[in-house]
Amino acid sequence: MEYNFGEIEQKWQGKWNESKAYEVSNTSDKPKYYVLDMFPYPSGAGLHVGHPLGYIASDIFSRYKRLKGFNVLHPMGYDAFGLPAEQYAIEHGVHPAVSTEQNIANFRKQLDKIGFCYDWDREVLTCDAKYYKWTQWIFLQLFNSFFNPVTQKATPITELVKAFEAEGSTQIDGLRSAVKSFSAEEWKALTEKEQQDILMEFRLAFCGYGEVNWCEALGTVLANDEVVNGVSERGGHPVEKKRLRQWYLRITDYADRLLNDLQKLEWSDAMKEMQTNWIGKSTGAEIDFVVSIGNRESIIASPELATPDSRLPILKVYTTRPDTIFGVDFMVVSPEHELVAGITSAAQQKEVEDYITYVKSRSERERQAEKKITGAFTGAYAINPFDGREIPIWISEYVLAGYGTGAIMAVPCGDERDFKFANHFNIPITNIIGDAFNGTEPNATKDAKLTNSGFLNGVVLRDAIQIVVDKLEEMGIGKRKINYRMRDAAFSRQRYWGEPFPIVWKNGIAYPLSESELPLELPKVESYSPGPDGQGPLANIDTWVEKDLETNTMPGYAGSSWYFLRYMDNNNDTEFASRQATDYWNQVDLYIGGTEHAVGHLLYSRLWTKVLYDLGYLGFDEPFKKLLNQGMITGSSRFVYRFIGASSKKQISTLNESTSLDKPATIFVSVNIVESIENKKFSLEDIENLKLEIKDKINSQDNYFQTSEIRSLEFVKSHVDVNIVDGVELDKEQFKNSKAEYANALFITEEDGKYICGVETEKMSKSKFNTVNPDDLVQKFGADTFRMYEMFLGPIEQSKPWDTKGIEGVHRFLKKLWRLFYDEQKGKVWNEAEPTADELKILHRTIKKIEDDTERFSFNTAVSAFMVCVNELADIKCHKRAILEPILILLTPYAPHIAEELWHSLGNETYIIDAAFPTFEAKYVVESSKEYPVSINGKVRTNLNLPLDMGQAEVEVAVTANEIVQKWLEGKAPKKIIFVKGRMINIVI
RNA sequence: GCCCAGAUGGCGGAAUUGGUAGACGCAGCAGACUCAAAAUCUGCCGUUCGCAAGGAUGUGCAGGUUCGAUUCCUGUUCUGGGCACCA
Repeated sequence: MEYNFGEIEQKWQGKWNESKAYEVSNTSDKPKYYVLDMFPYPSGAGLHVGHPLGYIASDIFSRYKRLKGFNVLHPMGYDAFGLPAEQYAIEHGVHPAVSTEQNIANFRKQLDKIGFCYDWDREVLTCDAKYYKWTQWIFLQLFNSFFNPVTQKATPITELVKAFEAEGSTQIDGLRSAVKSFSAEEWKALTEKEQQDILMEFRLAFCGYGEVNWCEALGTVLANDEVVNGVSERGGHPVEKKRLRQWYLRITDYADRLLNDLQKLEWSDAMKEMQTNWIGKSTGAEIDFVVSIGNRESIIASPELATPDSRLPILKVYTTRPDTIFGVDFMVVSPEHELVAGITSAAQQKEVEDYITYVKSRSERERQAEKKITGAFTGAYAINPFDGREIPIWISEYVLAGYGTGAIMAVPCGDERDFKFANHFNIPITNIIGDAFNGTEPNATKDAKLTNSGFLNGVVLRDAIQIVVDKLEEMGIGKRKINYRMRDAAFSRQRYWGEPFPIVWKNGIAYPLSESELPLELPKVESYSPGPDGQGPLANIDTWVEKDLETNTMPGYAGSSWYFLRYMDNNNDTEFASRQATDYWNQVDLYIGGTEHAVGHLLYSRLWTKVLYDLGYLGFDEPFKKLLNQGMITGSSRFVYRFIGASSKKQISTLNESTSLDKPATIFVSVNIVESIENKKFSLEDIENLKLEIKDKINSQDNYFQTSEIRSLEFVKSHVDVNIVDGVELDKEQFKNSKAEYANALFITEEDGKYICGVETEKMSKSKFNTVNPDDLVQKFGADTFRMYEMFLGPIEQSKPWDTKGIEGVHRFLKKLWRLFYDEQKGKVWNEAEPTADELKILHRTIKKIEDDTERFSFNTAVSAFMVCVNELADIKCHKRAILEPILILLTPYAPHIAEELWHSLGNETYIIDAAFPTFEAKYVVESSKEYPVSINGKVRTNLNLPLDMGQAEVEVAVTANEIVQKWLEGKAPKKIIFVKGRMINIVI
């Protein structure tokens, strides 16, 4: 009887499914455990081998916890709203709901083959109206709440209205620059629109204006991903910034809680650090500088820019280093800053305008990543309030409008970027830190003593911070300020395939729908194209617009911000989930997913959970207790290099012009040759020979064109399907058959005639032709082999390139395990004999190792421990049930099908998943002696077997008596003998 | 540019707390079984010097701490992920 994995896996998957072996109840005597995967976006490309990595890990842990006696919730669903489905709809006219459904069916088929223990009755689908009814409901909670500055909690906005009616604005004075103080009477006298505008400043979901990537030619807003070098990825049309009405979530109000509560979480330090940096809390000061000159006419023309007394504009900067105020040599203002037009002098007008035009075409990312120093002088000066010095005001792309006040004071002697800027534009540098600044590189120290700093001379920088801020506050031109790098989260998209907002607009006021009107269903549309003026496709629907409904839809992360709650009670029609269910399951105990969600999804989910907690709908305020980040399985891409350097071409006269004109030569050059040219390793002669070779090849391609001259050796690199490359060697025949345009390809190969491809490690993606489909592997080796191999690849948290080659080894292991139970000739070989001490030692060592490794998510070493165990049992020909049966239970999380099959072969009637995890007993593995490594000066020279209970004195005697040690000692006495019990011995000579 | 992570044989990786570097697997080499193949089994397998015994060297690179460093510290290079409308 041989290991027929195909039959076994199909049989048990069927039985588990029929008998609902993985159904989970919301009531149980057992302790609960919630294991969650980051649910997938069901893309049209299907599952690739990267997806299951985390799912297998979570499946192993779920099964392990169940064997350990827990009631385990392990659900799965789909993040089904998103841009790709909409894009597909625009291109192919297929409704996103249809393509999404097909993709989900495909995903499910693929997932099922791997044998996961999901409770599919709890499946959630974010694009299902039954689900997004509650997404809309939560949005209404956000809309109808504000962050109470006293309690630091989300509170119904009606409370704020009551406060305004009773005492005016006292509770919120100073919180929003757009809201001036008012009394209760003044509040009551305001129109409804004026009142609602004020309330909008406090709602947790609010409407405002923001800049987007606007592509006029496509008539749509583009994601940063879709913009490449300032033009649209599709079509290469110009993209510029456009101001649009947008919904936002007021996540900045929660910044402190999101930051502080990180310490409650069992997340990696790296992950916490990324969130901390994203929130970017800094303490510093806002300082007002008077602007002295510039375009005076324009200042007079816009008097609101000027302070009443000076009639001059004020430049407000944010700095974390007010102590360096005497070292300010210039100001940098973001090019879109409101002051720029007003302060620019006539002489600088053109330069500034040109610079702003340049910046408009640049993405935020490009602006920050730019190495080249760019900027323009406005012609205006700010006045240093302490010494009256005139400070030139510049604009530069690296200062972003959205952070701080959009203006910084630059101190070149203490800041790298300021220093480079000053050098580039020849701005004189003031040294305020004495010897700590050597003139060639800036020094950001806080420990030096100030010089050239007026009343601060001799004060240590660190101490000067308080002094300066106190003084600024006293003078009324500055104040302490806590700043966050994080901005409020943009929460609307001008798209079709997302949740509609339950909002009606009347006279410029947003009115929420009532709960009874939910779900507000996404209407059918004729076309998925954008609406007029940058509005979404919903603006094209007359019936929608007539009702004054909001035409934006929610972003992808709306549905994914709370899905983990819905799994707990997914069929509830009256609540998003009952309090009884959320109280029982509580936090997700283990959340497994990629680091790519470090700041987006994980931060939004934390926010939503906190708001629901504040409003009393949940009993916990952090969603994910423990987070495990699986590394990305990267694809190993292969490249071919096509020659494009033939500049002069001569048509073969017999060919029809129109067919031959644009057809380039299809000559591919092997990577080593391309690299030799690029690294200038080729001699002139080599290059001439290569040119001749290429010319000959081109002229031999009789269907194309001939050339008389090769001017330059240039190549275009393109992806080639990894499946037609053996290692790095291209299968030339398969390559020619892969695309019509390659049919006549010719190759410049290495000396041995092989065409070698370039190799790069990248994210796995269909467009890079580097995906590997799990179905083929499951078909060929079985789900158990596939599961164990994915785990065996390396540490779960590490990203690693996929390579199918090693899968045979894991498959051999399972076959070897099988042979402990069944022999091909003899059939059943397992027996009921009593185990020996050696056999028990192997068993209990394995129990300990598997338990420890599983607990610390070291699945790769667990797999190798199974291999070691089976190798040892095979070596001593152990076929005893007493040893093998517990090993099957250990193996269940990793290879559930083969474990179940053999478990039943041994005569068991129940599922193995309902067995109890074996208990480790230390008495079987105790050792009495140890083979100590003996080092001389840190280098191991010999081994010495000594009893484990031997102490330092006895060990020293034993060691110095050793022949090899004596040889190395050369008669000298050791200076010192270091003995670590149970570890090693080191002799220092 | 900024934030985070990683780097160990031909390859994936192991070394859990500073204590024998290379477990386990792949590939390769040699052999057994077989008419043959598959499957299976046995042995070898970092580099280098040496017939061998044995020695030297070796965890991206350069330093440092230590009796002892893949592990800790400083600097540096390269690779991967993220950077706010992909999910």
